[in-house]
Amino acid sequence: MTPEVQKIYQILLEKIIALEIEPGTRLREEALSRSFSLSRTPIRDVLKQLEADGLLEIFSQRGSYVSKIDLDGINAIMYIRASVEFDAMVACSNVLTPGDIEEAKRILALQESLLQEEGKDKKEFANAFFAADNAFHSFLYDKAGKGAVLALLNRTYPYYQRFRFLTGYRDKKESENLYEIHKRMLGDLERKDLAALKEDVLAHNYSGLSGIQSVIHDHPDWFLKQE
Amino acid sequence: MTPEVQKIYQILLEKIIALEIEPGTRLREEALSRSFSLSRTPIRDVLKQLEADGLLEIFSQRGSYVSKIDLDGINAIMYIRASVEFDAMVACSNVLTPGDIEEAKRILALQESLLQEEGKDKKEFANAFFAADNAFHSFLYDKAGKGAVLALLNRTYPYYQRFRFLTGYRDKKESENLYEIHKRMLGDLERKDLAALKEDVLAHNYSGLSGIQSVIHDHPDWFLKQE
DNA sequence: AGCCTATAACTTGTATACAAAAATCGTAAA
DNA sequence: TTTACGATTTTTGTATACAAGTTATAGGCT
Repeated sequence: MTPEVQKIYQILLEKIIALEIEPGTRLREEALSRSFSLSRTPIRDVLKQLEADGLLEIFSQRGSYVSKIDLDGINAIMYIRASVEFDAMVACSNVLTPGDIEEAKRILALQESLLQEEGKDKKEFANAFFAADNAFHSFLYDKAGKGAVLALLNRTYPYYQRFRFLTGYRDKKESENLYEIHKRMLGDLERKDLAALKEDVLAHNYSGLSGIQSVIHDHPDWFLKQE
Repeated sequence: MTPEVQKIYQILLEKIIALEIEPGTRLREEALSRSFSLSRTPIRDVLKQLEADGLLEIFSQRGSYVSKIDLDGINAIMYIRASVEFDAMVACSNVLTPGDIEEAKRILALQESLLQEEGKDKKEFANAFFAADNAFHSFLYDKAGKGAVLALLNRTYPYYQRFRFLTGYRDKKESENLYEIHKRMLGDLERKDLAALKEDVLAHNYSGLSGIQSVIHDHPDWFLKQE
C-alpha cells in the first residue's frame, strides 16, 4: 500500500474504532472513491484491509458493512489479554526498581490530571485517556522485556480497540475506574502481592463488560446477535 | 473473496506454511495469473491477504517475497500461547471427567500409532501429526469452554503454524517429544498437579526452539537477521 | 389489496490498458 | 578494469470498462 492509500486506511480505521462510523454502516466503493478522489482499485485495497482487521464485512455483489461487535470474540480476546498480562506483570514485578515505580506513578498522575480537567469534549478526552492508558501498560511491558508481546496483541486485534472505546473511554466514570485499577496494580507490583495482582489484572481486562449492558440498551443494533 | 479465489489463497497458504514455498521466494503476480488462468486483480487480492497474514512482503514496484521467519515474533507468540494455555488447562482440570480423560487418551493413542507407522513420506506424516496435535488441544480447550480462544489464536497467527512445521513436524524426533509432553500434560491434568502442568505447558509451547539451531544452520536464509 | 414477474438499477468481481517506480543491462568514458 | 550513465525491462500501482450477481422497482395479474 502506497503511503497515500495507507493514510486513507488510517482515517477509516480510526473513525471505525472511535465509533464515528457506526457498526452496520454501509461503505460503498464508488462513494469512497469520489470522496477521496481515487479510483475504486486502491479503495478496494483499503476495504480488504479493514476486512482482514475484522472491522468490515464484504459481501460479494451485495455490499460492505462495518462489522457489528461480537461479544463472544471480545470475551476470547479479554481472556487472552488477561492471561498474558498476568504473566508479564509477574515478570515485571521481579525487575521493577524503586525508580521505575516512581516513573510509573508519574504516568498515572497524568491520567489523574486528565480526569480532573474539565471542558474537553468527549472525543478529545477519549483519545487522550486512550494514549495515557497505553503509555502505562507499554511502560510495564517494556520493563518486563515483553514490549514486543504487547505490540503484537495491540496490532493483532484492531476490533478490540473499538470495544475499549465503546466502554472505557467514552464514559468518564469508566475511565476513573480504569485509573483506580491501574493504581492498585502498581501497588500490587510494589508489594509483589501476586494474588492481588491476579485479581486486579482480571478486573482490568474485563472492566469493559461492566458498563456494556447500558450500551447494548442504547445501541442494540451495534451488536451481533448471539445464537 | 469468491470461493474460487479463496481456494487459490488456501493453496498458496498451505504451501507457504508447509515450507514448500521457501521463505524469501519471489512471487510474481503475472506468473501466478498465468498459472491459475486468472487476471492479476484477484491474484493481487490473494497476495494482499497473505501479506495481512504476515507471510508475504509486498514492495511497491519492486516485488513480493515470502516473508522470512522472525524469531522475535515467534517468541512473542510462544509467550502468548503459553500464558493462555496454562490458564485454559487449569480451567480444564476443574471440569475434566474420567470419561474425558479416556477420550483424550484415545486421541493420544492416534498420535502414537502415527509415530510407529513406517513408510509414510515426510510431508504426509507432518500433515497427519499436525492434525492429531490440533485434535488433542482442541479437545482440551473445548472441555474448558475455551474453544473460541484457541480458534482465535490459531486463526490470528498463520505464520506461527509455519514455525510449527519448521521444527515440530518435519522431524520425527521432535514429534515424539511433543507426544511425550502431551502424555505428561494429560497426567498432570488427571492429578491436578498445577506446578507440573505449568512446566509442561511451557515445555510444550517452547519446544520448537530446541531444534531450531540445526534448522538455522541448514537454512540460514530462511530467517530474518536480528539487529 | 396482495402477489408474482420482468425489468432496471445497483454493487462488487474481473480483465486489461496504462502509469510510475525500481532494477537491470549495455555502452562508453575514465 | 572499473565506473558512470542512460535506455530498456520488469514489476507493482491505478484507472476504467465490462461481467455477474443481487436488490429494488414497476407493472400487471388474480
